[in-house]
Amino acid sequence: MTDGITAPGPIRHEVLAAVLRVRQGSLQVLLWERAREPHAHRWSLPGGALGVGEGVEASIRRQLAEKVDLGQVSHVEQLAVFSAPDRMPGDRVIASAFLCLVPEHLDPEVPADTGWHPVESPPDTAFDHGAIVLRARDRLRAKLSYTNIGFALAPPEFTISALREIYSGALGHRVSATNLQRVLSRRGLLEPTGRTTKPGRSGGRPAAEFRFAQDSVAVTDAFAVLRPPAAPR
Amino acid sequence: MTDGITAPGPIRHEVLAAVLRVRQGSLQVLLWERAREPHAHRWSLPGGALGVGEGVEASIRRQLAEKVDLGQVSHVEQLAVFSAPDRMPGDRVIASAFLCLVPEHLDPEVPADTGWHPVESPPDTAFDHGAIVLRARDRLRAKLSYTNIGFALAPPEFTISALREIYSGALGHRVSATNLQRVLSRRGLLEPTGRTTKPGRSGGRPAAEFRFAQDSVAVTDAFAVLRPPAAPR
DNA sequence: ACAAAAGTGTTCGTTGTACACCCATGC
DNA sequence: GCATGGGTGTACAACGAACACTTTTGT
Repeated sequence: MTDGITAPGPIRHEVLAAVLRVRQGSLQVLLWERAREPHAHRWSLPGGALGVGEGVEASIRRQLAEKVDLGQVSHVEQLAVFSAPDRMPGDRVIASAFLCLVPEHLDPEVPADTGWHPVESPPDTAFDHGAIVLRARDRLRAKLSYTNIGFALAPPEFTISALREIYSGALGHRVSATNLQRVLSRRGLLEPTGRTTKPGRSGGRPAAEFRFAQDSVAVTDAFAVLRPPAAPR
Repeated sequence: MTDGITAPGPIRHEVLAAVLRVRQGSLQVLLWERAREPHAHRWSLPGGALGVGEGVEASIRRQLAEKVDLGQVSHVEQLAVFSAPDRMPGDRVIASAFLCLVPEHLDPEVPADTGWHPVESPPDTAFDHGAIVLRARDRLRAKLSYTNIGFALAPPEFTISALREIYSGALGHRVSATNLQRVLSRRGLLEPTGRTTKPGRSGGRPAAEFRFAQDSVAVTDAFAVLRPPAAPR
């Protein structure tokens, strides 16, 4: 059982991040072009080997800090372990994959060989990284619906139509500003800053500015069904 | 093997399973009493070292088959990676944790030093295994609400009140048979077998028998909110 | 006849969507 | 004034919870 753990071969452990952001209404992922074999010139996720005294989340945060300023990553969460024996040629490598988010207003410096690519039509990906990106995308989409995770994609302050653009890009379909407003307000996720933004040259009513009430992820709509019976009163 | 203090060797990888079932309306987890140090006499999750040519899911299935007949495990899913450097004394060990379910009608043979314990009041647990059990419990509870995962806890055929007992035990609160029926039927998860069960000695109307329409896990209630706009017709 | 258990019908509140309408600004 | 974009009000349908009521059995 847990006694007698032996690792007969050199199993290595790496951490990988699917770093997502929304720009111009489209969901993008940060990819890095491999220079060397295997899979040279294919695009892969940022990450690397796990350090000895390091937990997986600390490791991915550290490794991202070497490319993206850590403060610019607004959310980090475990996605899954990818462990197929043949997922990489050569040595056995197990990957802990993460979903990371960058807010829309930030533009972290990234090395020359890395760039942002649309999640819906990514370039040739290395190893199983394409599957990881899809998992990240699906996880984000699901969580937009029942958590406040939108805060991690949005700038600190925003108008509803700017937020609509972000949600729309992340979800991959049109979102109504009216209903987005209502849903998020009803759940108490939004609070007005009190200020408004000036309309553009084409006129229009000035838009009210909002911010997210909380800046850490929380489940806002647990148990749609089969919830505990109401307390008698 | 070398369970004592050793020089910082290679990072090892283990797989652990929180195997859950419902019995007599209470959610139970399979735990094993450690014979040796560290954490002797504390209770730990079944699992063990990852084999060389083995993916993590294959590994946990194999290791469970050594204790529980594999056919009796009705569902296996990844929970998370536990990787805190000090999660176990001695060597560095990273754990991939799984949620596994056993249906109510099966009673797999387990070794003498393992047993089923109530999730709500578990005995002293070893290492971080207590936290893993809680994660498993929460994941199960959440998924009961938006997937058909109940099939993995229920026998192949059942009455609504038997199913109510199972859901109630797993969720930890009273569930109304009326509404459970309605919710699961509306989603198309239940189909009648056509047969009924005889009432007990105290009388009562015979209960109709049902089965789950699908025996693999599927999301049945995706996107409570922010769903794509209705297709025009 | 009565109790017990199962199942159905109905009401209610809440939620989310759709859509019409009003508001504030630039030109 | 009028176009434009922002915001609110309202109608509607779907869903789930609660509960009353009916159905079918055993004693």
